[in-house]
Amino acid sequence: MHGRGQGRWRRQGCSRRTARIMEPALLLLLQHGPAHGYTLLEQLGGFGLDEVNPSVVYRALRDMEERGWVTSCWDDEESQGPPRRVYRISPLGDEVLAWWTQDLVETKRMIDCLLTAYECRMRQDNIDSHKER
Amino acid sequence: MHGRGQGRWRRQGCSRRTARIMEPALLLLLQHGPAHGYTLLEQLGGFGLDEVNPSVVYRALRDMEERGWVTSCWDDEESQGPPRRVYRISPLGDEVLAWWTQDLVETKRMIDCLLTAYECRMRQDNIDSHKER
DNA sequence: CACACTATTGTCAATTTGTCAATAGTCGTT
DNA sequence: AACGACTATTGACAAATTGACAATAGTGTG
Repeated sequence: MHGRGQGRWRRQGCSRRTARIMEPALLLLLQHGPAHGYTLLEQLGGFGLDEVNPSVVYRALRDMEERGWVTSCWDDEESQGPPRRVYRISPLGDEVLAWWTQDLVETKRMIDCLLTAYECRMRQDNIDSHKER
Repeated sequence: MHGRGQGRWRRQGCSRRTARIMEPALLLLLQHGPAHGYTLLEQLGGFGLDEVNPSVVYRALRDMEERGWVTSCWDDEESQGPPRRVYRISPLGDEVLAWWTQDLVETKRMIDCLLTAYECRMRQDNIDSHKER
């Protein structure tokens, strides 16, 4: 039994959706201006990405830096807590965001395609069950 | 360097999107009527899911069967090739599809949220660069 | 100094994915 | 009847990805 799946779609739920959305969301937030990881973490909620594990966000930021989408340096100004890293979007990051936006448009198109087909099916089923009586 | 990412968004591209779309797409296709894996594989292209590896589709079908979303049995009628498995959607599968549809609506909302913010930013940038002159 | 809060990093098992090969039946050709 | 082309499905594995939790570290409060 199990070994794969078994309630996966309930427990994990939106993991893959998150992955697909979080990085463009971070880039978009950074396009608004430089920011700390912690701030970004909080702002993600605005895109419906609440309850993301901090590790996941920080890891994403570091990965994006490795890929050259963002740059970072330690913040000079001190504030309550340890030194904070400031992230900035790079020109490459701008490009990636533009590309990614297109990708999201494409994804949206696919979803619309599915939803339309589903609603169409439901309507048909209603008509059919009406005829049966 | 690398170890993670490094061109990931180019090479793999839409893997996570695929995962998020393929299973509901399969369920939807099966709601239309029983079908063979091979047929479904071809029909997925209609939802923009061309170039999905056959293994991936067959594996998804088997997983869905394990979870009870679909049932399968060998086809009686012979056709050019080895015996084929016929998949049928189960009542549970109907429910899952309904739930998943809601999930897709939610995903779409998040994407819209992002795209709106992005377009808004682009418009603003245009205005700004216009003022500069 | 103990504690709560802000911030960031490191690690690891478990899951998921893509890929490639293996199996297997049918049909047409040589 | 051996061969290759096409239809179908399955198996197995390395690599990538994820979530969860612990570790580190500075600052302010009582």
